[in-house]
Amino acid sequence: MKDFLKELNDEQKAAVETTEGPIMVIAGAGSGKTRVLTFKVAYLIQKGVEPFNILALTFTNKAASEMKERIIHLVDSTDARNVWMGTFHSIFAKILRIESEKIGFPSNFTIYDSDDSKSLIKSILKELNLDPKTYNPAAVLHRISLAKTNLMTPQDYNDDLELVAYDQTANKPLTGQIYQIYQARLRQSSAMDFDDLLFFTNVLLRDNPDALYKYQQKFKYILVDEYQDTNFSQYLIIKRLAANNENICVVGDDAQSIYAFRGASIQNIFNFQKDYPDFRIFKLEQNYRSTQNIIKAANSIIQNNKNQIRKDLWTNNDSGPKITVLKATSDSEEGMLVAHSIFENKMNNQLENSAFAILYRTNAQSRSFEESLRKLNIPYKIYGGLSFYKRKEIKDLIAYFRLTINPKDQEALLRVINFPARGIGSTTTDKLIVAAGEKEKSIWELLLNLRNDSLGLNGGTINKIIEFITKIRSFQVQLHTQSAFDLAYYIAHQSGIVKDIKSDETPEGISKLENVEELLNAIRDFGDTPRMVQDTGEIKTDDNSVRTLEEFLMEVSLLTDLESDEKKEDTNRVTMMTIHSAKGLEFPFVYIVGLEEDLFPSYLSQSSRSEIEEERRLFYVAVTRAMKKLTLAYAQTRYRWGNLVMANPSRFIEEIKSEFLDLPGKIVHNPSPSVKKLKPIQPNIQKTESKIDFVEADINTVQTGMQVEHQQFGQGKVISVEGNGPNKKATVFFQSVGQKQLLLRFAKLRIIEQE
DNA sequence: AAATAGCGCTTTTTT
DNA sequence: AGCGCTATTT
Repeated sequence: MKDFLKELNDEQKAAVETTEGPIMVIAGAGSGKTRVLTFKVAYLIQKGVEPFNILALTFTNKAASEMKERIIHLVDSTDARNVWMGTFHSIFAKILRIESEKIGFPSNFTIYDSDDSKSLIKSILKELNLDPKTYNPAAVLHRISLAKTNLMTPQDYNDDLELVAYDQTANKPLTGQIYQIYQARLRQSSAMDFDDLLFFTNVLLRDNPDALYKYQQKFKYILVDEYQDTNFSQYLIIKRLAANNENICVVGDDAQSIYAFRGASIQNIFNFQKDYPDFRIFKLEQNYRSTQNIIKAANSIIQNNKNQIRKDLWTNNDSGPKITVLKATSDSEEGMLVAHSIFENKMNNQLENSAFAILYRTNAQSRSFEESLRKLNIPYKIYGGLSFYKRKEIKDLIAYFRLTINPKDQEALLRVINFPARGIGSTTTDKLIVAAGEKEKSIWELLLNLRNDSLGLNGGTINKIIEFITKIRSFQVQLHTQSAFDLAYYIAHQSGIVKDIKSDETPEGISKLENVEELLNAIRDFGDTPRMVQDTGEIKTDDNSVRTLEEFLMEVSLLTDLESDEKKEDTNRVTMMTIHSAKGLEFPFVYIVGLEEDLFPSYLSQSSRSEIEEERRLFYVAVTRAMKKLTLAYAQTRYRWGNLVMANPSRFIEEIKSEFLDLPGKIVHNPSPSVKKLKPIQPNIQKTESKIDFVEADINTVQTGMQVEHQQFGQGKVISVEGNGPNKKATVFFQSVGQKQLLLRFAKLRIIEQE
C-alpha cells in the first residue's frame, strides 16, 4: 500500500481522512482542490470501499477521465475504473437509460443538444405563426432551461404569476405555451434535452421509492467537484441520493463561480449548511500555484465583490515579477504585442510554447492572435470554438446514426431526409411537421403509414419517402448484428454522405472527408475498448460480443470534443481558449487579453451588480491560472460586428492595487460616449462578369436516356423524367456531382446526344 | 428543386 | 466580418 497522504498538507490531509458524514471543502484557486478529490477517492478505495459504491461528479468529462487515471495510478489497480465518475449529465443519462420505463421513456432515447433544441423551437414558432425575431429561439430556450433547472413543468410555468407577467412585459406572452409544446414534441421524438436529464432524474428519484433506495444503497460515498457551479436541479439530486448515508463531500470555491448565467447558484452552498447542520468544513487557503504578486493582485480584485465567503488566499512562493499591462492602439496591434512578448519570453528564458496561454472573454477574439503567432512561426492550439461534434458533416452522419437507433428522433430525421438531396423538399417536410403535431405522433410513424394516408403528398414524393425509409430500415436491421464500426462505415457510404463530400474537391471538402474518417476511426477505437457492465460498474473482459453503434452513440452524445490522442508535435503549442474553458487549468505564462469595457466586462453584464460580480469572478479565475508571470492587454480600438469601435480600458485593470502592476504609463480614457463608430476605409473593388452563350433545349424534348449538358454540372445522362407541363422534372446523373433532380422549366439543359 | 444573392443579426460563457 | 435565413433566380 502506498502512503500517498504524505504528499498533502495538514488541512488537505484532514479533508481526505474525514470520510464519514457531510463535508464541505472551500478550496481557493491553486490550493490543491483536485488533489484532495483524487486522493480522497483513492483513500476510500484503499480503506476497502468498493469503487462502484463511489459516485464522483465533475464539471467536465475531461476532468473525470484525468482524475480516474490519477486514481488508478495512486491505488495501483485498474479496479478504480469502476468508480462512477463523470459529469452530472453523463452519469444520470446512464441511470435514466437503465430505469427508463419508470419515467415512460424507451431506453434508446435521444439526447438533443442545444442546436437540436433551438431548431425544434423554430419549428414550433412556425407552427404557431410567431415571429422568430420577437421570440428569439435562443432566448426562449434559455427561459425554458431556467424553468427546468428549477424543476418547473410547463403547467407550473403557466401557473406562475411572476413568470407570466415577465413574459407579458417582454411582449412574449406565449412562452409558456411554447414550453408546453416543446416538451410534448420531445416526448414524441423520444428525446431529452440537457436539462431533462437532470429533471427526469429528479422525477425518477421523487416518484420511485424503489429506485431511490437502490441508488442510495449503491452510492455509499458521494463527492461533488465545482459545487459552486451546480444548479438547483443538481443540488436536489445530490440531496436525495445522500439522504440515507449522508457521506457527502462537496468541493468548491464561491469566488470561482462563473456559471450563474445558466442557472448555477451559490445558494447551494448555503443550502448545504442548512441541510446538514453537523457538517464539517475545511478551508484550503494556501496556494501552491502562483507567485506572491499574482495572488495578492487576485485578492485585491475579488475584494471588490460584496457577496463572498471570507477567505484568505496566501502563498509561500516567490514574489515574482509584477503584472505587465500592454496597451495597443488596435486589436491587430494587440495581437502583435502579445505574440512578440511570447517570442521574447520564450527566447530569454528558453521556454516551451506550451508554457504560454492566451485567455479571452469570447471565442471571436482569437483571430488577431492566430495571425500574429503564425507570422512569428509560433505553433498554437485553439480550444473551444466549434467543436468536432458541431461540424456539419459530423452532425449529418451522426443524425443518420441517431435515426437508425431512434427513428422517432424528429430533428435527426428532418436533418437528413433530404441530405444528400433526394427530392424531398421543404414543402413536404412542412406538411409532415404539421401533421405530426396534429396527430401527436412522430413523423416516422406517419411515414410508415403513408400508403393508407397520403397526407396530401403526391405519388412521386411518396415513392421517394418510401425509398428513404427503406434505406433507414436496412440500417436498423444491422444494429444488433454488426459492430459499431462496420455499421457506421456502411451508413457513411450507403447514406450518400461520403459520396457527397468526395464530390467537393476544395480544401474544405477534403477537410470534411478527413473529419468523417476521424469519426469512423474513433468508432473503430471504441469497438476495441471493453464494455462496462452497468449494474455493478465492473469491466467484463471475457465479454466477446461486439460493441454496437447504439453503445457508441450513448457514450458520445454528451462529449463536447473528440478526445483524440494528441500527437507529439501537437503538445508543444501556445494555448488559446476562453476563460470559461480555462477553469481548473494552469500555465506558467498567462496573457489575459481584450481587457476593455463592454468586452470584459461584457456589455451584456452591466445591468446589475450581480452580473458585474460574476464577470469579476471570471477575471479572478483568469488571473489565478498564472503560475510565474501574468500579462494583461487591451486595445483602444477594435473591430466589432464589422465596424471599428473605440474602447476604454477595463475597470478590472484599475481594481488591481498598483503596487502589483507594471503600467505602460497612465491609463487614458477615450472621451465619452464610450462607444464611437468610426468609418472604415472601403477599398474599391471592380467586378468583372463573364457570360457564356448557351442554347437550351425545349423542355418537352428531354427524354430518358439522353446525354445532356448543364451550365454548372457539365455532362450527364437522363435517368428518368416525371411530371407534366411546367412541373416536368428530370433526374440526371452527372459525372461531376452525381445524381441531381432538376426542374426542366428552370434548368437549362442542352441535348448532346439522343439514345 | 436547387443555387445564389442579399439582408439582418450576432457575441457571452457550456453540459 | 461572417453566418444563416429569406427572397430571388435558374
